[in-house]
Parts: sequence; C-alpha cells; structure tokens
Amino acid sequence: MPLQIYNSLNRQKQEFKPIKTNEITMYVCGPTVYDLSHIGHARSAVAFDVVYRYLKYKGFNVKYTRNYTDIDDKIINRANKDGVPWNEISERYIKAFDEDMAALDVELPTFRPKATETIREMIDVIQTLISKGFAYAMDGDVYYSVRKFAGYGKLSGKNIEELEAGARVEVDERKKDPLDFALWKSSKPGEPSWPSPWGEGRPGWHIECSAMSQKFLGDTIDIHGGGKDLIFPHHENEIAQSEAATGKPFVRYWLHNGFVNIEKEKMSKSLGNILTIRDALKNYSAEAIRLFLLSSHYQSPIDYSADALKEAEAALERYYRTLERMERDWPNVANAPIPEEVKQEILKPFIHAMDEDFNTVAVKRFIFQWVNDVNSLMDFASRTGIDEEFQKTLPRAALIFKEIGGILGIFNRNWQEYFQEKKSRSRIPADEIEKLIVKRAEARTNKDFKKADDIRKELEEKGVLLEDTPKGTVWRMKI
RNA sequence: GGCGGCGUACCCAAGUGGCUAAGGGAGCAGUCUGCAAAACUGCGAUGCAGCGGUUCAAAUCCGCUCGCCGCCUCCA
Repeated sequence: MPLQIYNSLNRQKQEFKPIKTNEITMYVCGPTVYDLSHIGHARSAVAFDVVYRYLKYKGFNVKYTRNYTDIDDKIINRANKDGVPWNEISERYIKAFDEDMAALDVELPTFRPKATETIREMIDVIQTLISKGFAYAMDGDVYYSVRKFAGYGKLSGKNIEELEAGARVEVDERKKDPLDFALWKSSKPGEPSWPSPWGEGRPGWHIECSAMSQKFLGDTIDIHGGGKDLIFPHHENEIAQSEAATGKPFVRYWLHNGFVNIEKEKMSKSLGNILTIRDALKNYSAEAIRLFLLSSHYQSPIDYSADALKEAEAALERYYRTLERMERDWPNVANAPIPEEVKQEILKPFIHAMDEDFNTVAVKRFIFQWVNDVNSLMDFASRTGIDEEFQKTLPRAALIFKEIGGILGIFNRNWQEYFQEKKSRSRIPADEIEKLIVKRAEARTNKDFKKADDIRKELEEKGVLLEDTPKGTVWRMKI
C-alpha cells in the first residue's frame, strides 16, 4: 500500500511518487520573526514534523528545509517601535522560535536558512525573471508581471480577471498592473538594505522561498507545505516566480494545514486572542499540546479550548499509567523480543493509517485499542496468572508504543520521567505528602476512616490524589 | 460577488460505496475497594444537517435547501 497524499494543487488524494527513489525534498514556510510564535505556528510545525518523521521512518532520505523570514516590513516596524536595530528583533525571535520548537519536540529540519543569507540567490532569480520578460524594474523596485505567467491561479483556483475586478488595495502607481507584486523593494534612508543591480533595497516576501527552495533542494521539489492561508497569494506567487525562472514544475505535492481557532474564534490581533506557544506551555504539557494537535486531521480546522487540552492530558495519563503497569509489574514479559516478521505484521494497521494522508487520528485510535487490550489482560493476569495470550500481547504492545512514539513524537517518554515531571509541579513538597500518607495509614490501621478520608480530601484539594494499592498507598498529581 | 471547506452520539473525532458506524472524554450500572481512585465489563447514534436522486447496496456518489467556517489584504 503506497503513501497517499492530498495535493492542494489538484484537490485530490494521490499516490506519492518522489522524483528520486530514495530521496525526498521538502520545503515548509517558516515564521516571520517579528514576535513570539503562536499555537498556529505550532500546528504547522508539528504537522510537518510528523510528515518528516514518517517519511524518514519509511526509509527515505529526506532533505527538509524550513526558512526564517528575517527581513520584512513587520520586523522593521517592530524594531522602530522598540527602538532597536532590526536584526536584534529577528535574532531575538529566531531564538524564541527555536526554543519553542525544541519544547514541542519538533525535530530540526535539515536546512534552516535565513532570508538575509540568501539575498544573492534572490537577486539571481530576479535577474533571470527580468531577462525572460516576467519582471520589470521601476525606480529601484522590481515587480513581477502576473499576466505574463500563463499558469497564474492554478493553485488557488483563482482567475486573473476576477482578481483584477476584486482588487481593492491602494494601487502602487509604479506597477504596470495592480496584480503585479514586488520582487525587490527600494529602501528609504535608514532602512536595512542590500546592494542590487536596481540600487539599495530589500527583497519582497515571496521571492525568498523560491530562491531558498531552489538553492537547497533544486528546481523541482517533492513537497511544499504551509498553512492554508498561504495558498494565496504567497504560494501562488512562488509558483509564478519559480516556474517562470526555471521553466520547470516547482512543486509536485502541495500540503496545507488548517487553522487553530481559540474557543471557536479565529486568532487575530484585533480580537486580542493570540495564544503564544509559551502561554500554552504554561498551562499544559508539550506532549499534551502535540497530542491535541494530532487528534484531528492536519487539514481540518481545530478548536483550542481548555476542555480539549484537558482531554489530551487525560489521554496521556491513561497511556502512561498503562505503560507503568506493564513495565513495573511485568518487565520481563513486556520486554520480550519480537521476531521481525511479527513486528511487520502488527505494525501494518499503523502504517496503513499513516499512508492515508497521515491519518494520525487513526493511529491514536490503535494506540488506545492496545491500551485497552493490555489493561484487560493485566487485570486478568493479576487474578489468575500469566497465560499464553498475555505473554504474546504484552511485548507486542510495548513494541508498538515505542515505534509509534517515535513517529508522532508523543508517547515516547518512559513512565518514570512522565510521572516525575508531573510530581515536580506539586505545590506541596513531596516529603509533606509522604508524611500525610503515613499518618493516613495509621488511621486506616485503627479503622479511623473518617480521619483517613479527611487526609485524602485535603490533599485532593491541593491537586494530589492518593491511591490505595495492594503494595501500599501511592500519590499522583490530578490532571 | 468569486474560490474552497465543513455539518457523524452530550462533547471531541475517524470512517468517503458493501461485514455489528472507530477511539477518547463525560454519564449511568456492575466488578474491585473500608470508602475511593485506577483498571476492566456492560449500557448509549436503527442513525451520519434536511429533502430528493443514482445504485443490488450510500454517512460515503449526484442535485437542491438550511446552517457554520476559511481564503480573495499581512497572516501558520
């Protein structure tokens, strides 16, 4: 069963056939670094992180490029507002973005170029476009002639006549046509600038992706990703630039992720509901945020809410409790080796789900079906002893959890780590809890259940749960 | 106005032509427990926004209607 990918270019799920047999080239639009990244950036990053991990898992050598847009009007505006040099802004937020990605366990792409490191290549592409008649210089600016490119609109499904009719932005006098967009912008005194054949200036937004993609991955690439909002005009313009310049197809498969809404509303500056990754991490674990993001298909809109995140935390708790029970109570059974052919067989449903346009929701379902199965078997084994079914199933589940954990970047910690981290967030010191547990044990021995229950209730109000097990009382953090 | 998407149980969310429509959360009942918690077991859509149509067969394809959303302007 080959990998099927939904391609925005023809709005169909189609079989994925890379240009080369073993190598895949993939480009994803990275952030414009003028502010902290928000949960929407996290979704895009996590979605394509899973694509990247899965393609590697399938055995491909993936060359993955994600850029930093580190020169842009928004960066300049922010710098003016803060009264600092523009590159201080971009450096600050590149660092912040990298930290956020690391916190979310997003793997580093192969190449992470900055726009400002690729200026020379951008100028080359612009010159090619001018010499081929697709672009024209005008008083230090360079514009792309949209009407010269026959395929304009093929990605976004727009046609030029309607765009013309709907054009309502202030028309730049120097443009020959309102639809034309800037490849190069002349700079005003005091603004950041680079020398070019057209004078001092800076690149337009769209050209950087064409230049960086070409520089690091070649003229035609396998996969290009980004948020749905980038389809028009950004990706449409990238196609126009790259294909006009090289005369070759730019991208074989376009992938676009859906938005994150906040409590059913679109995130926007005007609504003031931008949720930064940092703020989300203050309330929820990175792993829960990842699970939340992967609990819907990457193309669907999703709704960030306290309920949804709590649900993700609860699911993780359930998973790690199961893992704990397996590895603590039956380590020898759980870690028994699995023959390679059995491994291939039991992984089939997961592979099949991921091959269907990265169906992470189905993968999650399988994980929890295994969770249910092993819990059921462990219940049975605790009562009546180990049987053949148990010995067969437990190591298989352990293997599946490990393999899938690597692909999703979730479910891949060990249980000690998971519970330790949660306990470290307790507002009451551990030794104080331990003391209360001893006190409660005494009360229980004396059949003073009122006192025992009061202690448990007291701790519960502070977020600590006590559980009485055959091996004594243990404590956990409430979700 | 143009383009695109969505509407599946109380909530979240898979399934996109054919076995009893996944899974999670919440709820109820039971097992276990001093009581709980966890775990397990059982219950829960005769139905997939509505109405028509195609088909031996439709949540799944087609048409219409209703509702919601995104893009068309910087935006993941």
